[in-house]
Amino acid sequence: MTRSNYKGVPTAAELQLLRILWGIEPATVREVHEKMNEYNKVGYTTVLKMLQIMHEKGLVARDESSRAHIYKAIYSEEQTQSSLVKDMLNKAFDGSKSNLVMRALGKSPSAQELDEIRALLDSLDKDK
Amino acid sequence: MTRSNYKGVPTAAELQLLRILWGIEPATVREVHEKMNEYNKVGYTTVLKMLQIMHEKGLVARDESSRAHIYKAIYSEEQTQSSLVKDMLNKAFDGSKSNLVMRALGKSPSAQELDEIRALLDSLDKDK
DNA sequence: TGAAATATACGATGTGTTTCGTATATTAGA
DNA sequence: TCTAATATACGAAACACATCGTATATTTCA
Repeated sequence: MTRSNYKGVPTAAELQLLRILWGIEPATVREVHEKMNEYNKVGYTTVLKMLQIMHEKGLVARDESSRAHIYKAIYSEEQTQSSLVKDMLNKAFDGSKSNLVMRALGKSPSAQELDEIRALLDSLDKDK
Repeated sequence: MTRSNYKGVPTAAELQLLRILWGIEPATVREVHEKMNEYNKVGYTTVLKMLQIMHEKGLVARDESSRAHIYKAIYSEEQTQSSLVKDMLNKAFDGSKSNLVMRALGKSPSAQELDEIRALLDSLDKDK
């Protein structure tokens, strides 16, 4: 199977690996696998295979110059989060950002959360 | 296959059907299929099968008292959106709502979006 | 009343995801 | 040096998702 023209957002398992990678990259399969097993027991070759597929999909870069290949994410956590949100916005919110924010906050957001978001809105205003 | 202990969020195709259902429910397979084909050409039995599976999963209710079964969503659009957001919050944002809001707004939200969200924050304050 | 229309049930296929075992190559150390 | 450790590659299994064809039952109406 070729995956050179893959588009789309990372799957759940891929995202779990990416989050580990963002924390420790650049990293070998061994390092990712060790970190992975702190949260989720899974075999070494599973992590290897996933990273290989993610490489085929263009989700991670691979340095093959030493025997143990060294991986890093191609897209930052921020970029990936943006892609995921945009995808959800289209699929479930008809593109309405304020509706998404409403669902994210729910019925009883904490005062801290409200403060953080107000600060965010203010900083966006200042940009103009 | 039984799906009585299914948990989790609807898939992309399921969500598309749910969005149609929320608009016209209660509805027969025929009605859902017709609406579906305004957006996405897909066979009648595909829609039927999907609704059957969604019924097994507990995503839709089915009235079988007439020959043409009548379907409606079990969870409202609001409830489903909340589930989806919570799922994404856990999988990609470490639970941080303000980070999610930040990614949703992106670099250049419109003035209208900002206004809507400010109004939302104000209304949440008033509840206290 | 019998053929056409319309309904559900069921099985099957193609694809993608997630998992791992085995084969094989390379490196390191006793 | 030669065995143990460690690496990647590859294939395949188990599963879920998405799609549809065919079988069969029921209803409608000319």
